[in-house]
Amino acid sequence: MSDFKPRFLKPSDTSSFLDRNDTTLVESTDFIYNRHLSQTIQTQRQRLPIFNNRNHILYLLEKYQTLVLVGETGCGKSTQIPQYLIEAEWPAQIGICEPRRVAALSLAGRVADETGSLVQSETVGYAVRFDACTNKPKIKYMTEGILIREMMSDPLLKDYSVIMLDEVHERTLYTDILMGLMKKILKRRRELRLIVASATMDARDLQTYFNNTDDKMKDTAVILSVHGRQYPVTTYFVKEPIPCYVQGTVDIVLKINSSKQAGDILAFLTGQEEVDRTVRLLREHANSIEAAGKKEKFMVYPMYGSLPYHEQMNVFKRTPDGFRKVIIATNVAETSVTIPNIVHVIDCGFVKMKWFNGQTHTDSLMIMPVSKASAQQRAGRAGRVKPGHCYRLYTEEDYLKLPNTTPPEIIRSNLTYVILQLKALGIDNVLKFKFPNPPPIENIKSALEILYALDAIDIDGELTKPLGFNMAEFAVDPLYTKILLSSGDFGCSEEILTIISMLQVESIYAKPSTGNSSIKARIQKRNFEVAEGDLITYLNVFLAFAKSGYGNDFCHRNYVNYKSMKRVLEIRERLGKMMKNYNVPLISCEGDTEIVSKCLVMGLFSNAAYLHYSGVYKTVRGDIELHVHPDSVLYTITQPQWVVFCEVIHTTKLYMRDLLVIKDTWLLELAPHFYHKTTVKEC
DNA sequence: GAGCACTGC
Repeated sequence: MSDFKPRFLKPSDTSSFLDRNDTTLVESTDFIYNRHLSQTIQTQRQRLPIFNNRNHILYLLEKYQTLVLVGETGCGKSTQIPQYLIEAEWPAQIGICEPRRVAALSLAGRVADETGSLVQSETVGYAVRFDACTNKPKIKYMTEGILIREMMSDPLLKDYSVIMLDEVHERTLYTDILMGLMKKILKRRRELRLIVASATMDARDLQTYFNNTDDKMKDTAVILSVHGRQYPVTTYFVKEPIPCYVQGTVDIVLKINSSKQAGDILAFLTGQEEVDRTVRLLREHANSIEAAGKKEKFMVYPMYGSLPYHEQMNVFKRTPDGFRKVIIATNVAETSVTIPNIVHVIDCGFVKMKWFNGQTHTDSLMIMPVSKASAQQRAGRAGRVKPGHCYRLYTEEDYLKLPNTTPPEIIRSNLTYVILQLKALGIDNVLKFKFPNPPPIENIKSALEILYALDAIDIDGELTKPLGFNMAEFAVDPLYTKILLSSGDFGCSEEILTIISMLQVESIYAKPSTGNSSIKARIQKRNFEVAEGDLITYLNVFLAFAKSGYGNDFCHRNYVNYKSMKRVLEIRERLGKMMKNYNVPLISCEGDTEIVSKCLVMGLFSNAAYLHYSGVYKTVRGDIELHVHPDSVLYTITQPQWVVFCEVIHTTKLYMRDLLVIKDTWLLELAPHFYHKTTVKEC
């Protein structure tokens, strides 16, 4: 196997890899080595590829309402266009929406440098969750959710003259919602301008989508392409499909390593288990190469989201002289983390994706083929420092069959929170909302049912006052908001605040990947476990953390993730303030776990399961077979008769996560309406 | 016995 037929990309694809890269500037989350620090900032700005298009962009924005900008990584679109607009004296604010916090922060920092101003000044600022600018900067970088929030108080975005949606090709949940909302706003505010920045080939679709059909005389949307700065990347495909991409990755790494080609290697796989397995296999080879005293030595590092922080940092460290670096990563390395000095990329051609199923109300993690856009993005990771190579573990024929773009998140997501927010923005009939890609009707129906059961909407689908409106304003899942807003009446709001905050953060427990300490970690975790289940266990962990004085040493001793706990504190304080705003008294029930559990059922009642005599759990609605997730404290102890859960994830089986032990009588006592309710009229 | 990646005043 691993018989590669080298070939260049087709002309239509090569554009992204053409130009020489001699200045590396911040573009989105990508970092940053500036070889031309000695040059003036103005000279540096003028070297960017987008500079040649400066006047054309300004002209197009005079003439058209929507500019679809196809700009490849490194062209400077996210930092330069806002500055061009300010220089051309466009009035009011320029708002730029980014899918990730780090992108908003680093872009604001870069533009502050370039304009010789401070971040959070009158010129440049940013707004992300828990960290907003108070003034109104001329150029404002923000995360997507922030702009949606702002629409709630300012539906026509009157503070802005231009909105730029960045990284649209990623098609995040909020990108799609913002596109739908912007389409509406553009019709009502003809002087407003929208820039839709995408790295890929969906430009035509975007143009068609934003063209205002009321305006039959002329187009209101226009496309402009700007080339990026990348070294050429030579792409190779396998001649025949390969049976196993883990083995395939190992083989290619060894083959590159034994060839004369220098440079670090980055391989994309779909999940932690695959990454760990590949790392193990490759380390065996690396050890035997070293033991044999051969020259081609290399070091292998894993990279994935749930890896402890100090282990993640390994991928940025220099390897000792004479060692090549090999990084085996999940999709984190595609957009969120940029690993420097990569020359060879290996792409398995697959990605793990979450899909929500509205009929069963469950999420599934599925391994799917990547899109062409993704494959291109992965390949581009090889061309940042010098000409690179991308080895695709699939045939060219299969590549051509891939979809152009990743299936938008909105068609595969739980829509409860989205619909709540749309309704708060005055979109009464969600079915008529012009999504760029409409989500499946079952998912909308399922969301409306849950919202109705939670009392957030009435039988006509209207938001209830005040509960529904309050729920739309809280930045947590509606199920949890319901619990938070009920907790005052139950007299346990302090405890609930803690539990909900703990649920906002992944990986409370540190999970070392090495054998010895991973066993210790598991033993330590037992200390906090209680028979009432995971949610009360989280409460225990937090209380112990608080008692220790919120210290790092406590976390270290108990294998609790300190960074996560600090985030919990941050979120807890924020949510606490919001509770006060809604006049929910902050009181403690002083250890009465039954009160806390009952309050949790106020939101989780629809996620109830009972232990079937066959020994597995079944959902109360629908009798779907469920299992306790191995991470749950209930996995190792006698399984209780009745539970509610926060989440179901379908991997090898349907697993319930974050469980709470309940009594069946509570369901009828606390949610009598739910198990015999009718469906909402809108469906 | 199992854990794609983001995000929200």
